[in-house]
Amino acid sequence: MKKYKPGKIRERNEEVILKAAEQEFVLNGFKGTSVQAIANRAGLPKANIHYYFKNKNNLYKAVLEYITQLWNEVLSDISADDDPAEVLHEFIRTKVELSYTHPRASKLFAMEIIQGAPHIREYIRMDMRQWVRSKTRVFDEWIAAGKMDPIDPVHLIFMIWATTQHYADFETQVLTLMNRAEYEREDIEHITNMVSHVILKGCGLQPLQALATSDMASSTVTTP
Amino acid sequence: MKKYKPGKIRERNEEVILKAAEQEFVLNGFKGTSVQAIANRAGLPKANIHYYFKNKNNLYKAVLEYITQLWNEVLSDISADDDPAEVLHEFIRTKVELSYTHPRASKLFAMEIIQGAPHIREYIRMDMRQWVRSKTRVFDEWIAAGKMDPIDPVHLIFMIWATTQHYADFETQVLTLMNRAEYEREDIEHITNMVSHVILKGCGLQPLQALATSDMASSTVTTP
DNA sequence: GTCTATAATAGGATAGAC
DNA sequence: GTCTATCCTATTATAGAC
Repeated sequence: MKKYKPGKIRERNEEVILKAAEQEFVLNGFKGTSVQAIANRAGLPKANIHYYFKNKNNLYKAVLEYITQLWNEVLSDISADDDPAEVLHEFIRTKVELSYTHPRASKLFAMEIIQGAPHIREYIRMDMRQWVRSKTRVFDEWIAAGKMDPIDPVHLIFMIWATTQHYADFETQVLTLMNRAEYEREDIEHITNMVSHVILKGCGLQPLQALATSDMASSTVTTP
Repeated sequence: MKKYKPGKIRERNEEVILKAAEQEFVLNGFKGTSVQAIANRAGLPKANIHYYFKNKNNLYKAVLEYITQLWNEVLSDISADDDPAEVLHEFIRTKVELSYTHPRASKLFAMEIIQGAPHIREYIRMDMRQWVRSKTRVFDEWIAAGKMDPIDPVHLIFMIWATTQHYADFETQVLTLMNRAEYEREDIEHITNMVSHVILKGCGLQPLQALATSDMASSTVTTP
């Protein structure tokens, strides 16, 4: 996509700008974000942003492109021979992990879709739909073979996306309700196990994790 | 909250403005929305918006207040004597219905939280937390009585919120992937049944709906 | 490659005529 | 109660000095 040879300085600055832009776009949306605010956060003069990315629209698209690359790597190749329980668990584990490691990417993507996906319509219509179709085809074979309950595969994918991304997108709400400052490693494992257990069992599969009462008990909300 | 006697004109205009504001705020976020854009959509001159709501911040808060009232009515009173399966099903049914009838309210609320909930921090910390605590207390009793699996009640609530609101917030993505223009009544029932089935069964409860294969089969994604 | 200065426009808010 | 005209600030983007 880039036509010029990226030098060392350019490479480093572009990365700094992209990171700053991602944060500002999450905080204030595309329209609500000023190039000045991005420049301040990046520690560069405003004109440099325009020098590297031409205009705000280009910069936003660059950030989104970076994010969609992340999403594309999830559950890349599965087949009907694989074990449904293991695949679904791995799907859930990866998505919870992404919510933990890249919360801002998830948030920005969510905002873009909430606002009607004006910049990534085509990505959804082509790449994403292709991804969904390739997975549902496998799910359908599992159902036909009686390996799992006849849960509509498309909605099953929606359910897993929704549940796992919730911990990134609604981070503020989740943490506030749990009276916590931030997620920790053990929270992520707890969430993975809980979500995996409910969904696998809900699909008529054998859950991979036993429910440890200490792990699952409602000690999550502490009285202030 | 209002100090003046609301006349007929005022009442009608305020409603028109609130509706227009909700749409614009969803499309462009708080910062990205101009009072001019709201005025245009409402079919009123810009100065009238300021006349009725003083400033943009007040207007935004009024929209959010209207939305939180909707949310407060969900699952208002339950007790340990109630049947877990029925309560959870009703919870899911109501939330899916709200996603269908008030998608913009859900979207705006989601955006506010994604951006760090700067305007509704206190609402979450007080009202919402109180609501969650009153529900988890009942769930805990069910678990203690062996009526359902020991699923962490707080995360169970998150899971139901996430799954049901997804159909409002990510409407664009869901519809695009399903190659549909908009939801229909039967979609809503299909979604309710599917989500309810997986979650109830996943919690060790008897699902209320039998899985109709015709209902659950993967005919959702049509080839273009 | 970097930054200051500036043009051109759009924004929130208000005064004051009707 | 309604709306036009206007003030002032912030915004995107660029020109041009370094």
